[in-house]
Amino acid sequence: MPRSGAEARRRLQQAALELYRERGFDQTTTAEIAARAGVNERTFFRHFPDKREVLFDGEAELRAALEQAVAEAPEGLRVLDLLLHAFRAVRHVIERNRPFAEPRTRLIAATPALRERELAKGASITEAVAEALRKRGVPDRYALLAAQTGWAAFAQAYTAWIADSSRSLDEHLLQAFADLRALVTSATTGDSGR
Amino acid sequence: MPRSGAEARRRLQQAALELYRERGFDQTTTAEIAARAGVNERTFFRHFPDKREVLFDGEAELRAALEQAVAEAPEGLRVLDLLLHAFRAVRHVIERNRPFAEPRTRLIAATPALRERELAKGASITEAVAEALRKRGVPDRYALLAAQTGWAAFAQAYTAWIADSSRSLDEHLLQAFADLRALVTSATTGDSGR
DNA sequence: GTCTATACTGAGATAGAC
DNA sequence: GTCTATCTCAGTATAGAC
Repeated sequence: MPRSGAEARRRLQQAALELYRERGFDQTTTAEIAARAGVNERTFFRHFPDKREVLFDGEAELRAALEQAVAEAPEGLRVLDLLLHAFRAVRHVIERNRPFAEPRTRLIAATPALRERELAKGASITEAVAEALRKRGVPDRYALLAAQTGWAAFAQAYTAWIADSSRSLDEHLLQAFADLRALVTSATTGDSGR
Repeated sequence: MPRSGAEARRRLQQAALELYRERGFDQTTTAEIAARAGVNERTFFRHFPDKREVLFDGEAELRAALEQAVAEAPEGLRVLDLLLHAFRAVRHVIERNRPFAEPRTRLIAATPALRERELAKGASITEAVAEALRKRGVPDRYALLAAQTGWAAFAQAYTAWIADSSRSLDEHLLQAFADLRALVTSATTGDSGR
């Protein structure tokens, strides 16, 4: 059994996802996860601060990629176009683990404790994006609002992509940001959409 | 000792807010809260499912008020104007407990576990608002996006109101929704805002 | 790697409101 | 008497301290 650390970490994530799906998050103990991964229970908490965090490993990478993408986006764009550009630039970070994404997403949606953690991760990324916007000269008052609005559009695109993989994440992103613009500028109550 | 239930509940909330502020959320035990409220520890868990929930009692009321306000808003408005109308209609529900709001907000902002719960409450309200919009004929694709965008504007107004009570919540709402519109339609990178 | 505090659960007993 | 709020007792699992 390799002691490499990274290996154990991956096995813990795999075991946790399996067990949470098999018997539910609440009905799974950290001891069971550790046992299936072939490590001591204490090792679980050395790798992950709590039972939820084991499912949210990619967050730091996505946040860093987004911060960079915002910093490097072309000048002169409207703020939301800049954000669309940034999300498109990092789409490969998300597309990479599509096979994991679907079962994970369904599990999170069905488990309030995990949904809370997911929202916290989204808020954390959103704040980082807002800060990156400020560094580009976007006024304080707009920065957080823009980041949250853009994140909502991204979340819509992501959900649509999980449900319909016949179109690419990129296409779903373009659609969601177009929806957002239509929403603010023209959609009136009772419109049936396009 | 009154057996009324509602009395004990209020004392538990009061005691919890005090203790969380005095020594921090993590450093406060449910036994201490119960002791200060003059009830058994088990009674705490009868009123509140967990240690966080004791600070989020008003959520159901706000959600119900918003659902009704969305349902009763005038026809023919653009979706975001309808939401602005709805938020303005329920502002008294929020303004009512201003004295509580400030210390509570600071505590939540400083406590990750409470921040997570607050985000979950926001998501829950947002989904209810989205459903109310669908019932008014707003297309599925717009409903959740609109609700989330509107909620972000509301959150911005709320934060501004807590920080600057010299202007009313209503004024802050008008400002935040105006910012939102400016953001989508015109603000470009490097703009210094108005 | 061991030990411990405490958040939370469940079942059953008690006490007050009606 | 019923009904419901509360209390007592006995546990388990997470997470943190050492």
